[in-house]
Amino acid sequence: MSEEQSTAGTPEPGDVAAEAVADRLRERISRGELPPGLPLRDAALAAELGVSRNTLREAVRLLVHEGLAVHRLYKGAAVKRLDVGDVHDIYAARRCFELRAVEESVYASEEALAALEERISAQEAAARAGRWNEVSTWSLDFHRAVVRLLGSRRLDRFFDTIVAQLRLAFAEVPRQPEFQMQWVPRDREVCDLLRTGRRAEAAEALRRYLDDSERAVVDMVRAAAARRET
Amino acid sequence: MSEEQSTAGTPEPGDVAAEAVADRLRERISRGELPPGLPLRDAALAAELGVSRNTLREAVRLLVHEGLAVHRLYKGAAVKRLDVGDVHDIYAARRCFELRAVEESVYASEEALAALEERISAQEAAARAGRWNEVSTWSLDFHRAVVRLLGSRRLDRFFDTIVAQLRLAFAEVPRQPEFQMQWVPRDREVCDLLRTGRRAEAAEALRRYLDDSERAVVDMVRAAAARRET
DNA sequence: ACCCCAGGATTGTTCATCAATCCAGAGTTT
DNA sequence: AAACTCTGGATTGATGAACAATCCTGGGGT
Repeated sequence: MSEEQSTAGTPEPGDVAAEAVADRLRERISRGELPPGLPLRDAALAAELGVSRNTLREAVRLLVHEGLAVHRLYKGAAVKRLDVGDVHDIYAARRCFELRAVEESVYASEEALAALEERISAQEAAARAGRWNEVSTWSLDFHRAVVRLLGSRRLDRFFDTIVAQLRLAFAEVPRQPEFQMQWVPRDREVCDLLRTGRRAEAAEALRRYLDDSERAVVDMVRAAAARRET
Repeated sequence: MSEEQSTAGTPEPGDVAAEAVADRLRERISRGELPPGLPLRDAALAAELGVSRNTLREAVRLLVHEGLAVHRLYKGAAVKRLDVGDVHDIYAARRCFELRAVEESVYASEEALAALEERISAQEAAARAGRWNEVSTWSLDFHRAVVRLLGSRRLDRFFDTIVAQLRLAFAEVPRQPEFQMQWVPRDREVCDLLRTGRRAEAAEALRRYLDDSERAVVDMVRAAAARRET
């Protein structure tokens, strides 16, 4: 009855309500609009999104399945809060995907490589313009394009869930432009090595990138936990 | 009306109905009890499993999310039927996981390697005893143990969904003991090379295994499609 | 300060209902 | 007889209301 669901007016032909709702919630979580730890009260959310409680609960269950929310019996769901173990786990998965993709990039098509360059250019442009959240989005998009070199839809979709979970770490700390800044040339380096066919060097650069990035994200998670203590 | 739901009496403390139902359906699909292509009519299934239509629909949506079922608007869900493209996709993912796991096995713990041997022994024992479906189960379990070397829960869970999808191919063709037979020594070879630390050779053996296995599964899918034509 | 517990709030699940869509089969046309 | 159309039942997609189980907060008693 609320007039809110006008936004829901994306008919998404062939799509069903629960998945459309899941998409919208996923989007909000990724933006940090629904921060980690926030309880997802179904009555309230259902009203807000203009769907029934049943439909909303289906959507939330999908998010739990994807690792974006956690669920405890009779306590409901809440946006997932990453711990250090999760970060290690996530980066183990990233190494598996991305390093393999780089090593196997011999079979990569010309368009696939062009897609890499495109994302790096966009990232650099956003950095020059000072649009920092766009920077991290393009960076993650670059890494998705890397994984796409492997040529498996299933891997791509799984990597999407990994990326979404990674964003949970960013959602807990205040935005720091100079922090985003440092990764731009690192992505560029990997991209150039890849495009010139120097696979071993690209893999090595990417490995260093992932190691450093993992440390940074662990620090973010620790900082968020410390902040929560106080 | 049926007294069937007595089987549902696994309270699974802390678990919720939808996920318990999803587990049971997943199990049935993997056994081939619900063969590929079978429509999942919610009213009927809900009655059979002793849950409400709503709960069943949530469970089915999870299966769709996992790739075990497909969904078309106003036509409901049906058990997924693999095509050749799916098989290639699945094996691309397997190569990514398993080959990387073998290459990184330097960091593997002693127990993890012991787990490999355990599964191969069980597989061989089952083969000698002529329990053929057990053979394929132990084989897949061996490959799961390989992936576990990477040390990422998330990867393990994703690989589980890949394995479940792979079983869809087996569910469509009649059981052929001599077919299962041929893979036993191949798994053994990979296991021994791994345990003696010859990683490069293990990777090569595994690569050949995956290539041959992929061809075999593609043939199975093609045969199933041909059989359906007639 | 500590314990107890009552009752409201939230969750988990079911049920009944309704519109939209599909589908098989009866009837019609050629 | 083959092709076409239409209709009534079945199924799906989604909703809202119900109810038991559990949680949680805050008041009362010690």
